[in-house]
Amino acid sequence: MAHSDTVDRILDAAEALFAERGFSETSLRMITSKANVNLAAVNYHFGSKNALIQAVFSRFLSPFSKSLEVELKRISDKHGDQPLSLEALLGVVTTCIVKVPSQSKTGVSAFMRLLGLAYTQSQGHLRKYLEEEYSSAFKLFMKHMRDATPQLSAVDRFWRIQFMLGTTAFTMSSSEALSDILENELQVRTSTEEIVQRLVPFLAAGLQAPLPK
Amino acid sequence: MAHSDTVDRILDAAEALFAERGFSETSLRMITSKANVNLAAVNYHFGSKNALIQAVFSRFLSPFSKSLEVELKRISDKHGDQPLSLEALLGVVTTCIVKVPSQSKTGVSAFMRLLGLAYTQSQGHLRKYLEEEYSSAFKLFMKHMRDATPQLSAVDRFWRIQFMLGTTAFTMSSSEALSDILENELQVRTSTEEIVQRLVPFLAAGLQAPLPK
DNA sequence: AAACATTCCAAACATATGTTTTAAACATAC
DNA sequence: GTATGTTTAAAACATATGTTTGGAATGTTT
Repeated sequence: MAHSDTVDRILDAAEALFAERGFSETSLRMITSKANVNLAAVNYHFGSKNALIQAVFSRFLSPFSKSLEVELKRISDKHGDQPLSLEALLGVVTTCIVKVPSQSKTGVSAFMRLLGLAYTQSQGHLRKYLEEEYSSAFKLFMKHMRDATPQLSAVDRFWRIQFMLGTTAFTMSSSEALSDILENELQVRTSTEEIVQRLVPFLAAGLQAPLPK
Repeated sequence: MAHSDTVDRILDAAEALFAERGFSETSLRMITSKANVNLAAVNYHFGSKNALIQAVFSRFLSPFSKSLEVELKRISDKHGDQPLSLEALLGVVTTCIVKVPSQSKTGVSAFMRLLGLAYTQSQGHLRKYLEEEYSSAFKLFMKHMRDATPQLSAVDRFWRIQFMLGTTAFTMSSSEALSDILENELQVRTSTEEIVQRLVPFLAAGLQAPLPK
Protein backbone atom coordinates (compact mmCIF):
# COMPACT_ATOMS: atom_id res chain seq x y z
CA MET A 1 0.00 0.00 0.00
CA ALA A 2 1.22 3.47 -0.76
CA HIS A 3 -0.35 4.80 2.42
CA SER A 4 -0.12 2.08 4.96
CA ASP A 5 -2.45 2.04 7.86
CA THR A 6 0.60 2.50 10.04
CA VAL A 7 1.31 5.96 8.67
CA ASP A 8 -2.17 7.18 9.57
CA ARG A 9 -2.11 5.59 12.98
CA ILE A 10 1.16 7.35 13.71
CA LEU A 11 -0.20 10.67 12.46
CA ASP A 12 -3.35 10.33 14.55
CA ALA A 13 -1.46 9.49 17.70
CA ALA A 14 1.15 12.18 17.13
CA GLU A 15 -1.46 14.82 16.44
CA ALA A 16 -3.35 14.05 19.61
CA LEU A 17 -0.25 13.90 21.78
CA PHE A 18 1.36 17.00 20.32
CA ALA A 19 -1.82 18.98 20.83
CA GLU A 20 -2.07 17.70 24.36
CA ARG A 21 1.51 18.06 25.54
CA GLY A 22 3.60 20.00 23.04
CA PHE A 23 6.39 18.78 20.81
CA SER A 24 9.42 18.39 23.03
CA GLU A 25 7.31 16.90 25.76
CA THR A 26 6.05 14.14 23.50
CA SER A 27 8.47 11.30 22.83
CA LEU A 28 8.41 8.95 19.89
CA ARG A 29 7.85 6.10 22.29
CA MET A 30 4.65 7.69 23.57
CA ILE A 31 3.48 8.13 20.01
CA THR A 32 4.30 4.65 18.81
CA SER A 33 2.85 2.94 21.83
CA LYS A 34 -0.37 4.93 21.53
CA ALA A 35 -0.47 4.06 17.83
CA ASN A 36 0.37 0.41 18.52
CA VAL A 37 3.24 0.38 16.08
CA ASN A 38 6.91 -0.32 16.39
CA LEU A 39 9.19 2.47 17.51
CA ALA A 40 11.28 2.30 14.35
CA ALA A 41 8.21 2.89 12.20
CA VAL A 42 8.39 6.64 12.69
CA ASN A 43 11.90 6.94 11.38
CA TYR A 44 11.14 4.45 8.65
CA HIS A 45 8.09 6.25 7.33
CA PHE A 46 8.93 9.86 8.10
CA GLY A 47 12.69 9.96 8.50
CA SER A 48 12.84 11.92 11.73
CA LYS A 49 10.75 13.36 14.51
CA ASN A 50 10.91 16.83 12.98
CA ALA A 51 9.63 15.48 9.70
CA LEU A 52 6.78 13.84 11.58
CA ILE A 53 5.87 17.16 13.17
CA GLN A 54 5.77 18.77 9.75
CA ALA A 55 3.67 15.92 8.37
CA VAL A 56 1.15 16.36 11.16
CA PHE A 57 0.86 20.02 10.21
CA SER A 58 0.53 19.57 6.52
CA ARG A 59 -2.19 16.99 6.96
CA PHE A 60 -4.57 19.59 8.33
CA LEU A 61 -2.98 22.80 7.09
CA SER A 62 -2.98 21.90 3.41
CA PRO A 63 -6.72 21.38 3.13
CA PHE A 64 -7.25 24.48 5.22
CA SER A 65 -5.09 26.79 3.14
CA LYS A 66 -6.56 25.31 -0.02
CA SER A 67 -10.06 25.91 1.19
CA LEU A 68 -9.17 29.40 2.37
CA GLU A 69 -7.75 30.41 -0.99
CA VAL A 70 -10.73 29.03 -2.86
CA GLU A 71 -13.22 30.62 -0.51
CA LEU A 72 -11.51 34.02 -0.60
CA LYS A 73 -11.37 34.05 -4.37
CA ARG A 74 -14.97 32.94 -4.65
CA ILE A 75 -16.30 35.63 -2.35
CA SER A 76 -14.17 38.43 -3.74
CA ASP A 77 -15.26 37.48 -7.27
CA LYS A 78 -18.86 37.67 -6.19
CA HIS A 79 -18.29 41.12 -4.71
CA GLY A 80 -16.55 42.48 -7.80
CA ASP A 81 -14.05 45.20 -6.88
CA GLN A 82 -16.00 45.94 -3.71
CA PRO A 83 -13.56 45.03 -0.92
CA LEU A 84 -14.67 42.50 1.67
CA SER A 85 -15.75 43.91 4.98
CA LEU A 86 -13.63 43.00 7.97
CA GLU A 87 -16.42 40.91 9.44
CA ALA A 88 -16.87 39.03 6.19
CA LEU A 89 -13.16 38.40 5.94
CA LEU A 90 -12.88 37.05 9.45
CA GLY A 91 -16.04 35.08 8.82
CA VAL A 92 -14.45 33.34 5.85
CA VAL A 93 -11.43 32.38 7.88
CA THR A 94 -13.40 30.96 10.77
CA THR A 95 -15.70 29.10 8.41
CA CYS A 96 -12.73 27.42 6.81
CA ILE A 97 -11.25 26.63 10.17
CA VAL A 98 -14.40 25.03 11.46
CA LYS A 99 -15.10 23.22 8.21
CA VAL A 100 -11.79 21.59 7.44
CA PRO A 101 -11.06 19.47 10.49
CA SER A 102 -14.39 17.70 10.30
CA GLN A 103 -13.24 16.28 6.99
CA SER A 104 -10.28 14.69 8.70
CA LYS A 105 -10.51 13.11 12.12
CA THR A 106 -9.07 16.13 13.90
CA GLY A 107 -11.26 18.14 16.17
CA VAL A 108 -11.26 21.90 15.78
CA SER A 109 -9.74 22.16 19.19
CA ALA A 110 -6.67 20.07 18.40
CA PHE A 111 -6.38 21.91 15.10
CA MET A 112 -6.25 25.29 16.79
CA ARG A 113 -4.06 24.19 19.60
CA LEU A 114 -1.49 22.95 17.14
CA LEU A 115 -1.61 26.28 15.34
CA GLY A 116 -1.01 28.02 18.62
CA LEU A 117 1.89 25.77 19.45
CA ALA A 118 3.44 26.40 16.06
CA TYR A 119 3.46 30.08 16.87
CA THR A 120 4.53 29.81 20.46
CA GLN A 121 6.74 26.78 20.81
CA SER A 122 8.99 28.20 18.15
CA GLN A 123 10.64 25.23 16.59
CA GLY A 124 12.92 26.74 13.98
CA HIS A 125 12.33 24.03 11.41
CA LEU A 126 8.57 24.27 11.72
CA ARG A 127 8.39 28.02 11.25
CA LYS A 128 10.55 27.77 8.18
CA TYR A 129 8.50 24.93 6.77
CA LEU A 130 5.20 26.69 7.32
CA GLU A 131 6.45 29.89 5.75
CA GLU A 132 7.61 28.12 2.63
CA GLU A 133 4.53 25.97 2.33
CA TYR A 134 1.72 28.38 3.06
CA SER A 135 2.98 31.84 2.20
CA SER A 136 0.65 32.15 -0.78
CA ALA A 137 -2.52 31.68 1.28
CA PHE A 138 -1.14 34.00 3.94
CA LYS A 139 -0.33 36.73 1.46
CA LEU A 140 -3.76 36.53 -0.07
CA PHE A 141 -5.31 36.91 3.34
CA MET A 142 -3.09 39.91 4.06
CA LYS A 143 -4.13 41.59 0.82
CA HIS A 144 -7.78 41.35 1.80
CA MET A 145 -6.84 42.53 5.24
CA ARG A 146 -5.35 45.68 3.74
CA ASP A 147 -8.47 46.34 1.72
CA ALA A 148 -10.71 45.77 4.73
CA THR A 149 -8.93 48.28 6.96
CA PRO A 150 -8.20 51.27 4.72
CA GLN A 151 -8.38 53.69 7.63
CA LEU A 152 -5.22 52.23 9.17
CA SER A 153 -1.72 53.26 8.30
CA ALA A 154 0.67 50.49 7.35
CA VAL A 155 2.29 50.61 10.77
CA ASP A 156 -0.98 50.63 12.65
CA ARG A 157 -2.27 47.79 10.55
CA PHE A 158 0.87 45.77 11.10
CA TRP A 159 0.61 45.96 14.85
CA ARG A 160 -3.09 45.32 15.01
CA ILE A 161 -2.80 42.28 12.82
CA GLN A 162 -0.10 41.00 15.12
CA PHE A 163 -2.37 41.62 18.09
CA MET A 164 -5.07 39.69 16.34
CA LEU A 165 -2.91 36.73 15.41
CA GLY A 166 -1.45 36.73 18.90
CA THR A 167 -4.83 36.65 20.55
CA THR A 168 -5.97 33.82 18.36
CA ALA A 169 -2.85 31.71 18.67
CA PHE A 170 -2.62 32.22 22.37
CA THR A 171 -6.24 31.62 23.20
CA MET A 172 -6.41 28.53 21.11
CA SER A 173 -3.21 27.09 22.40
CA SER A 174 -4.57 27.18 25.90
CA SER A 175 -8.25 26.86 25.12
CA GLU A 176 -8.68 23.57 26.87
CA ALA A 177 -7.02 24.70 30.08
CA LEU A 178 -9.12 27.85 30.02
CA SER A 179 -12.31 25.91 29.45
CA ASP A 180 -11.46 23.77 32.43
CA ILE A 181 -10.89 26.78 34.64
CA LEU A 182 -14.16 28.35 33.60
CA GLU A 183 -16.07 25.13 34.13
CA ASN A 184 -14.59 24.88 37.57
CA GLU A 185 -15.60 28.43 38.42
CA LEU A 186 -18.95 28.86 36.77
CA GLN A 187 -20.03 25.35 35.77
CA VAL A 188 -20.22 26.37 32.13
CA ARG A 189 -18.64 24.39 29.35
CA THR A 190 -17.45 26.25 26.25
CA SER A 191 -16.89 24.46 22.97
CA THR A 192 -14.12 25.48 20.64
CA GLU A 193 -16.67 26.67 18.10
CA GLU A 194 -18.15 28.95 20.69
CA ILE A 195 -14.74 30.31 21.61
CA VAL A 196 -14.15 31.20 17.98
CA GLN A 197 -17.53 32.92 17.86
CA ARG A 198 -16.63 34.94 20.89
CA LEU A 199 -13.24 35.77 19.50
CA VAL A 200 -14.38 37.34 16.24
CA PRO A 201 -16.23 40.38 17.63
CA PHE A 202 -13.40 41.00 20.04
CA LEU A 203 -10.89 41.03 17.22
CA ALA A 204 -13.04 43.06 14.85
CA ALA A 205 -13.58 45.72 17.50
CA GLY A 206 -9.92 45.81 18.38
CA LEU A 207 -8.85 46.15 14.77
CA GLN A 208 -11.24 49.04 14.25
CA ALA A 209 -10.58 50.77 17.54
CA PRO A 210 -10.11 54.55 17.35
CA LEU A 211 -6.48 55.42 16.93
CA PRO A 212 -4.52 56.92 19.82
CA LYS A 213 -2.79 60.20 19.14
CA MET B 1 27.06 35.03 52.06
CA ALA B 2 23.38 34.40 52.47
CA HIS B 3 22.71 35.21 48.83
CA SER B 4 25.78 34.16 47.00
CA ASP B 5 26.61 35.67 43.70
CA THR B 6 26.15 32.22 42.24
CA VAL B 7 22.45 32.16 42.95
CA ASP B 8 21.87 35.39 41.08
CA ARG B 9 24.03 34.39 38.18
CA ILE B 10 22.02 31.19 37.82
CA LEU B 11 18.76 33.09 37.99
CA ASP B 12 19.92 35.60 35.38
CA ALA B 13 21.07 32.91 32.98
CA ALA B 14 17.99 30.77 33.52
CA GLU B 15 15.66 33.70 33.02
CA ALA B 16 17.28 34.67 29.74
CA LEU B 17 17.41 31.13 28.41
CA PHE B 18 13.89 30.19 29.49
CA ALA B 19 12.53 33.32 27.85
CA GLU B 20 14.45 32.58 24.72
CA ARG B 21 13.85 28.85 24.33
CA GLY B 22 11.23 27.61 26.75
CA PHE B 23 11.59 25.32 29.73
CA SER B 24 11.99 21.83 28.38
CA GLU B 25 14.27 23.08 25.65
CA THR B 26 16.66 24.62 28.15
CA SER B 27 18.97 22.22 29.94
CA LEU B 28 20.68 22.78 33.25
CA ARG B 29 24.00 22.52 31.47
CA MET B 30 23.13 25.42 29.20
CA ILE B 31 22.17 27.46 32.20
CA THR B 32 25.21 26.68 34.30
CA SER B 33 27.65 27.21 31.48
CA LYS B 34 26.07 30.55 30.61
CA ALA B 35 26.21 31.50 34.26
CA ASN B 36 29.77 30.22 34.63
CA VAL B 37 28.94 28.05 37.59
CA ASN B 38 29.17 24.36 38.24
CA LEU B 39 26.41 22.08 37.13
CA ALA B 40 25.72 20.80 40.61
CA ALA B 41 25.14 24.33 41.87
CA VAL B 42 21.58 24.34 40.58
CA ASN B 43 20.55 21.28 42.50
CA TYR B 44 22.47 22.46 45.52
CA HIS B 45 20.90 25.91 45.68
CA PHE B 46 17.44 25.20 44.31
CA GLY B 47 16.94 21.48 44.75
CA SER B 48 15.60 20.73 41.30
CA LYS B 49 15.02 22.21 37.90
CA ASN B 50 11.34 22.74 38.63
CA ALA B 51 12.21 24.67 41.75
CA LEU B 52 14.56 26.81 39.70
CA ILE B 53 11.78 27.61 37.26
CA GLN B 54 9.58 28.70 40.14
CA ALA B 55 12.38 30.81 41.58
CA VAL B 56 12.84 32.59 38.29
CA PHE B 57 9.17 33.46 38.29
CA SER B 58 8.92 34.67 41.82
CA ARG B 59 11.91 36.95 41.37
CA PHE B 60 10.05 39.15 38.93
CA LEU B 61 6.46 38.28 39.74
CA SER B 62 6.60 39.13 43.41
CA PRO B 63 7.60 42.78 42.94
CA PHE B 64 5.10 43.08 40.13
CA SER B 65 2.15 41.71 42.05
CA LYS B 66 3.15 43.77 45.07
CA SER B 67 3.31 46.93 43.03
CA LEU B 68 0.03 46.12 41.31
CA GLU B 69 -1.81 45.61 44.57
CA VAL B 70 -0.44 48.85 46.03
CA GLU B 71 -1.20 50.83 42.92
CA LEU B 72 -4.73 49.47 42.58
CA LYS B 73 -5.55 50.20 46.20
CA ARG B 74 -4.09 53.68 45.95
CA ILE B 75 -6.08 54.63 42.89
CA SER B 76 -9.34 53.09 44.01
CA ASP B 77 -9.04 54.87 47.35
CA LYS B 78 -8.60 58.13 45.53
CA HIS B 79 -11.71 57.47 43.46
CA GLY B 80 -13.91 56.56 46.42
CA ASP B 81 -16.66 54.07 45.49
CA GLN B 82 -16.55 55.30 41.89
CA PRO B 83 -15.36 52.28 39.92
CA LEU B 84 -12.24 52.67 37.85
CA SER B 85 -12.77 53.09 34.15
CA LEU B 86 -11.46 50.34 31.94
CA GLU B 87 -8.84 52.64 30.48
CA ALA B 88 -7.63 53.66 33.92
CA LEU B 89 -7.46 50.06 35.04
CA LEU B 90 -5.45 48.97 32.03
CA GLY B 91 -3.27 52.01 32.54
CA VAL B 92 -2.39 50.92 36.05
CA VAL B 93 -1.44 47.46 34.92
CA THR B 94 0.75 48.64 32.07
CA THR B 95 2.43 51.16 34.32
CA CYS B 96 3.34 48.41 36.77
CA ILE B 97 4.51 46.14 34.01
CA VAL B 98 6.78 48.76 32.54
CA LYS B 99 8.00 49.93 35.92
CA VAL B 100 8.92 46.71 37.67
CA PRO B 101 11.38 45.02 35.34
CA SER B 102 13.54 48.11 35.14
CA GLN B 103 14.16 47.67 38.84
CA SER B 104 15.59 44.25 38.24
CA LYS B 105 17.77 43.42 35.31
CA THR B 106 14.95 41.87 33.35
CA GLY B 107 13.72 43.61 30.25
CA VAL B 108 9.99 44.05 29.78
CA SER B 109 10.12 41.74 26.84
CA ALA B 110 11.63 38.80 28.75
CA PHE B 111 9.21 39.51 31.58
CA MET B 112 6.24 39.20 29.28
CA ARG B 113 7.56 36.26 27.37
CA LEU B 114 7.99 34.30 30.57
CA LEU B 115 4.44 35.09 31.51
CA GLY B 116 3.35 33.85 28.14
CA LEU B 117 5.28 30.64 28.53
CA ALA B 118 3.80 30.07 31.95
CA TYR B 119 0.41 30.20 30.33
CA THR B 120 1.16 28.15 27.28
CA GLN B 121 3.83 25.65 28.15
CA SER B 122 1.62 24.57 30.97
CA GLN B 123 3.93 22.86 33.37
CA GLY B 124 1.63 21.50 36.00
CA HIS B 125 3.85 22.46 38.88
CA LEU B 126 4.21 26.04 37.68
CA ARG B 127 0.53 26.69 37.26
CA LYS B 128 -0.13 25.38 40.73
CA TYR B 129 2.64 27.45 42.20
CA LEU B 130 1.54 30.66 40.51
CA GLU B 131 -2.04 30.16 41.53
CA GLU B 132 -1.12 29.69 45.16
CA GLU B 133 1.36 32.52 45.23
CA TYR B 134 -0.36 35.30 43.35
CA SER B 135 -4.06 34.62 43.62
CA SER B 136 -4.59 37.65 45.81
CA ALA B 137 -3.26 40.18 43.32
CA PHE B 138 -5.07 38.43 40.49
CA LYS B 139 -8.36 38.40 42.37
CA LEU B 140 -8.04 42.10 43.15
CA PHE B 141 -7.45 42.86 39.50
CA MET B 142 -10.44 40.74 38.53
CA LYS B 143 -12.65 42.57 40.99
CA HIS B 144 -11.81 45.89 39.37
CA MET B 145 -12.28 44.28 36.01
CA ARG B 146 -15.79 43.26 36.98
CA ASP B 147 -16.61 46.78 38.07
CA ALA B 148 -15.20 48.26 34.89
CA THR B 149 -17.24 46.04 32.58
CA PRO B 150 -20.69 45.81 34.15
CA GLN B 151 -22.36 45.22 30.79
CA LEU B 152 -20.70 41.81 30.41
CA SER B 153 -21.98 38.53 31.78
CA ALA B 154 -19.56 36.51 33.85
CA VAL B 155 -18.88 34.11 31.00
CA ASP B 156 -18.41 36.86 28.44
CA ARG B 157 -16.11 38.69 30.77
CA PHE B 158 -14.06 35.60 31.47
CA TRP B 159 -13.36 34.98 27.83
CA ARG B 160 -12.65 38.56 26.93
CA ILE B 161 -10.19 38.85 29.77
CA GLN B 162 -8.49 35.72 28.51
CA PHE B 163 -8.34 37.24 25.04
CA MET B 164 -6.82 40.34 26.52
CA LEU B 165 -4.20 38.48 28.53
CA GLY B 166 -3.42 36.36 25.51
CA THR B 167 -2.89 39.33 23.25
CA THR B 168 -0.66 41.03 25.74
CA ALA B 169 1.47 38.06 26.63
CA PHE B 170 1.87 37.02 23.07
CA THR B 171 2.65 40.43 21.65
CA MET B 172 5.15 41.23 24.32
CA SER B 173 6.77 37.84 24.15
CA SER B 174 7.55 38.32 20.50
CA SER B 175 7.80 42.09 20.48
CA GLU B 176 11.43 42.10 19.59
CA ALA B 177 11.03 39.79 16.61
CA LEU B 178 8.01 41.74 15.45
CA SER B 179 9.81 45.06 15.73
CA ASP B 180 12.57 43.66 13.60
CA ILE B 181 10.16 42.49 10.92
CA LEU B 182 8.43 45.84 10.82
CA GLU B 183 11.70 47.73 10.64
CA ASN B 184 12.73 45.54 7.78
CA GLU B 185 9.51 46.17 5.90
CA LEU B 186 8.74 49.78 6.62
CA GLN B 187 11.89 51.24 8.13
CA VAL B 188 10.07 52.13 11.32
CA ARG B 189 11.30 51.27 14.79
CA THR B 190 8.79 50.69 17.59
CA SER B 191 9.75 50.88 21.24
CA THR B 192 8.21 48.63 23.85
CA GLU B 193 6.45 51.59 25.43
CA GLU B 194 4.92 52.47 22.09
CA ILE B 195 3.74 48.92 21.59
CA VAL B 196 1.99 49.08 24.93
CA GLN B 197 0.38 52.36 23.90
CA ARG B 198 -0.88 50.75 20.74
CA LEU B 199 -2.09 47.71 22.63
CA VAL B 200 -4.30 49.47 25.15
CA PRO B 201 -6.88 50.92 22.71
CA PHE B 202 -7.01 47.59 20.89
CA LEU B 203 -7.76 45.77 24.12
CA ALA B 204 -10.20 48.34 25.42
CA ALA B 205 -12.17 48.22 22.19
CA GLY B 206 -12.16 44.43 22.15
CA LEU B 207 -13.36 44.21 25.74
CA GLN B 208 -16.20 46.58 25.04
CA ALA B 209 -17.18 45.17 21.68
CA PRO B 210 -20.90 44.66 21.09
CA LEU B 211 -21.97 41.18 22.12
CA PRO B 212 -22.86 38.56 19.52
CA LYS B 213 -26.20 36.87 19.92
C1' DA C 1 7.79 -20.89 -7.51
C1' DA C 2 11.47 -17.75 -7.32
C1' DA C 3 13.12 -13.13 -7.04
C1' DC C 4 12.46 -8.81 -5.53
C1' DA C 5 10.82 -5.00 -2.83
C1' DT C 6 8.54 -3.26 1.01
C1' DT C 7 7.20 -3.18 5.70
C1' DC C 8 7.79 -4.54 10.37
C1' DC C 9 10.22 -5.78 14.56
C1' DA C 10 13.47 -6.42 18.55
C1' DA C 11 17.55 -4.94 19.96
C1' DA C 12 21.38 -1.99 20.14
C1' DC C 13 23.52 2.67 19.87
C1' DA C 14 24.92 7.17 20.91
C1' DT C 15 23.82 10.99 23.23
C1' DA C 16 21.62 14.30 26.39
C1' DT C 17 19.40 14.99 30.49
C1' DG C 18 18.39 15.69 35.75
C1' DT C 19 20.37 14.24 39.78
C1' DT C 20 23.78 12.37 43.21
C1' DT C 21 28.14 11.49 45.03
C1' DT C 22 32.80 12.32 46.51
C1' DA C 23 36.29 15.19 47.75
C1' DA C 24 38.47 19.57 47.91
C1' DA C 25 38.37 24.65 48.95
C1' DC C 26 36.55 28.12 51.74
C1' DA C 27 34.68 30.73 55.44
C1' DT C 28 33.36 31.33 60.17
C1' DA C 29 33.16 30.36 65.11
C1' DC C 30 35.19 28.50 69.10
C1' DG D 1 44.52 26.49 64.97
C1' DT D 2 41.24 23.37 64.84
C1' DA D 3 36.48 22.22 64.04
C1' DT D 4 32.25 22.89 61.73
C1' DG D 5 29.23 24.11 58.35
C1' DT D 6 28.94 25.94 53.59
C1' DT D 7 30.07 26.34 48.77
C1' DT D 8 32.43 24.72 44.61
C1' DA D 9 34.35 21.21 41.58
C1' DA D 10 34.63 17.01 38.76
C1' DA D 11 33.01 12.82 37.91
C1' DA D 12 29.71 9.24 37.95
C1' DC D 13 24.86 7.58 37.75
C1' DA D 14 20.52 6.34 36.08
C1' DT D 15 17.42 7.19 32.81
C1' DA D 16 15.11 8.88 28.62
C1' DT D 17 15.54 10.20 24.08
C1' DG D 18 16.08 10.07 18.76
C1' DT D 19 18.10 7.18 15.59
C1' DT D 20 20.15 3.05 13.31
C1' DT D 21 20.71 -1.80 12.33
C1' DG D 22 20.20 -6.57 10.69
C1' DG D 23 17.06 -9.69 9.82
C1' DA D 24 12.32 -11.68 9.76
C1' DA D 25 7.78 -11.32 7.83
C1' DT D 26 4.86 -9.88 4.27
C1' DG D 27 3.45 -8.48 -0.14
C1' DT D 28 4.31 -7.91 -5.24
C1' DT D 29 6.20 -9.05 -9.62
C1' DT D 30 8.16 -12.04 -12.90
